[in-house]
Amino acid sequence: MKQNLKVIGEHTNHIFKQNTQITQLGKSGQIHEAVKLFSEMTRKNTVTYNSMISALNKNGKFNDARHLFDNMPRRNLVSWNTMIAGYLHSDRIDEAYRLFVKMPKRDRFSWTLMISYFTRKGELEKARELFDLFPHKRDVAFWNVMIRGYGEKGRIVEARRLFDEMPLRVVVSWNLMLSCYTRNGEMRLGREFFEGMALRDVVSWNLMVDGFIEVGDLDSAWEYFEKTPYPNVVSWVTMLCGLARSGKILEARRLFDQMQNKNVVSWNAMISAYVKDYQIEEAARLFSDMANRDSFSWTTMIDGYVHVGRLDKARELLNQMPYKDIAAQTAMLSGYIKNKRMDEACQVFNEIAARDIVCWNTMIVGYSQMGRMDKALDLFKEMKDKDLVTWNTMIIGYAQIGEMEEAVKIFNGMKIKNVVSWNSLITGFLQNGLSMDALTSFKLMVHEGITPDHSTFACSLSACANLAALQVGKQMHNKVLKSGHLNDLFVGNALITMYAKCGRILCAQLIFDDLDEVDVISWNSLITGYALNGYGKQAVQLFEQMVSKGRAGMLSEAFEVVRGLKIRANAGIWGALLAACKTRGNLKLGKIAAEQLSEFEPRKTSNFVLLANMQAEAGSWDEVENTRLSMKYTEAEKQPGCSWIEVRHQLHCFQSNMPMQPETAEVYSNLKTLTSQISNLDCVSKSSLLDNL
DNA sequence: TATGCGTAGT
Repeated sequence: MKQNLKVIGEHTNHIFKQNTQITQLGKSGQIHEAVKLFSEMTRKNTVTYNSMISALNKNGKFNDARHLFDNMPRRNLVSWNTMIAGYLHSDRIDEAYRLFVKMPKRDRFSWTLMISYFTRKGELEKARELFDLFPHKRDVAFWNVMIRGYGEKGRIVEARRLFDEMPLRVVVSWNLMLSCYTRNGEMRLGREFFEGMALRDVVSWNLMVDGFIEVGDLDSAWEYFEKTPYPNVVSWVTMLCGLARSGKILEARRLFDQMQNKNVVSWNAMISAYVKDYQIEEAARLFSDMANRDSFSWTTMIDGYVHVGRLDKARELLNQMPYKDIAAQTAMLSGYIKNKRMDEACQVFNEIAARDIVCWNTMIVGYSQMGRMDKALDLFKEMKDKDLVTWNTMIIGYAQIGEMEEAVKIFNGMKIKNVVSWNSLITGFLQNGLSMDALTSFKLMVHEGITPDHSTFACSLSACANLAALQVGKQMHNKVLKSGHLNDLFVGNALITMYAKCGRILCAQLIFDDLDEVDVISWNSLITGYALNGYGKQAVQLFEQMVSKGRAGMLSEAFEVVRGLKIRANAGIWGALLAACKTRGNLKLGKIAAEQLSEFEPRKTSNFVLLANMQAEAGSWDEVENTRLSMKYTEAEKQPGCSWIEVRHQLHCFQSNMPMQPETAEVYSNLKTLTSQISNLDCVSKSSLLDNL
């Protein structure tokens, strides 16, 4: 009898050990080893099955997990919960919920699992529904999970309402409420709440420090950090990261050196600070000094090498990494893809045991951005669980290589579409010169009840511009006004272009004037608009206005405008640029402007003088000499302004200070009449425009 | 409460 008990005890002990091993193997991504062990086990208990299900779930093998779940001899509560967790992890909410409903008994864990899943996904209404349905007394964890959910969605008011309703609050509840404020940049309210907190611990202080860092108020962060009664390692790391993020890497290092109890995270944070500052050698030094590295340390270094373009070094590290986790592998993968080294990317991709959906998508995006839709399609077909990103990427990929039929096929194959799917289709039509189809899609989209976003409007307005479809464009403008996207730069710029291309340059000007901020594209659109509508003079004036604005860097942006200008830049534009370069002392751009200008006005002395002066101010005396020489060489001299016109096959030349000719008086008189007519026209269209708005 | 990676549309 004793002997038998001993044997049973040993068996139990053995099974227990093997079960634990399965769990461990599953966690470290060694799923094949786990399966092997499982199939070799002669005695299994319910925990064995549960461990195996969990291991399969953790490695993305949800169907195998379900199969095992359906065929296991006896299921307990943990089996159900494990399977539900797997479904939730793979976003199969419906199946998870079906199991949740079907399970014979639910414990607190099952409920919290479902509720916290919904709060994490930001689907708070569903979470709230379950929360309200919970049949027993809700413990404090339920409330906390809801508050966290509201906080993460920025719904502070609802979080606060729930917080105020709570029958019992522990310090975690107080901190969660505080984090709603600090995580959403509401530091004024946060501070107020913090002052009134009934329960406070070091976490509360850390949250305040982190919150201030997040809004860029480093002084207040430092103040709270110094005031923290018993700072822990998190306090130090938070402050260290704050300093690093504001580029104060020396101060961060000083803090790091002062730390008494450094842990892995402190080291990782410091390494990450160096990596973000492109100081890869210093990061490597710290990395090699570390006693205990974790997967964060490895990933940070691998990513660091990727970002300085040393892919081979990154790969070397990945090979050395003891337990490769998905983050490190993904860093390597995206490094290869960004450098278009697809063969090596493929290799890494194949090495990843627990490939998640993003890994697949990353590969597909890589191929599609290279125009390799054949390869993208292979992966797309191979993929079991596709999400919206997968489908949308395929649409975009086909559109970019001009295969709109394929793009439409993919689009039509989608069961669920979101606004990005529609935008991708509309953009595709637009890019392939099918503006009419773009507008039709817009109508369909609205008809199907999808709310257009700023991107939809920007694209569809471009389509209107291409078609010079003023009426549709106006209707869309109206929709933009109602949608609240008017102040979006992309939409604003598209509106400017639309009105300009439809010949309503004054409307374009009004849109431009109303924008809160403008960028190069806005200027470009407006200037091009004036030029297209025959207002050359205004275009040049506007351009001068643009280069004379205060902002540093505007000068190079102005050059970008000229380069991107749909019309060929003329002497006026280059002259304005040259003058602006002189004012700002930008010799480099000045030379380019002068060079261009010499093509239009090879003999205009003032251009040469301006350039020579700039060179002199910069102390480049050799260049001054060269400019003077080339001025002589081209015999630059003051040339009178001159203009030609062809009338009935005869060329007429007008020159300023030209002696009176018989027609001259008549010409001037006609010109005066025309000018006044044009300015009257301007007034008319402006006032009728105002009436319309 | 702190550290690492990655996917779609202008």
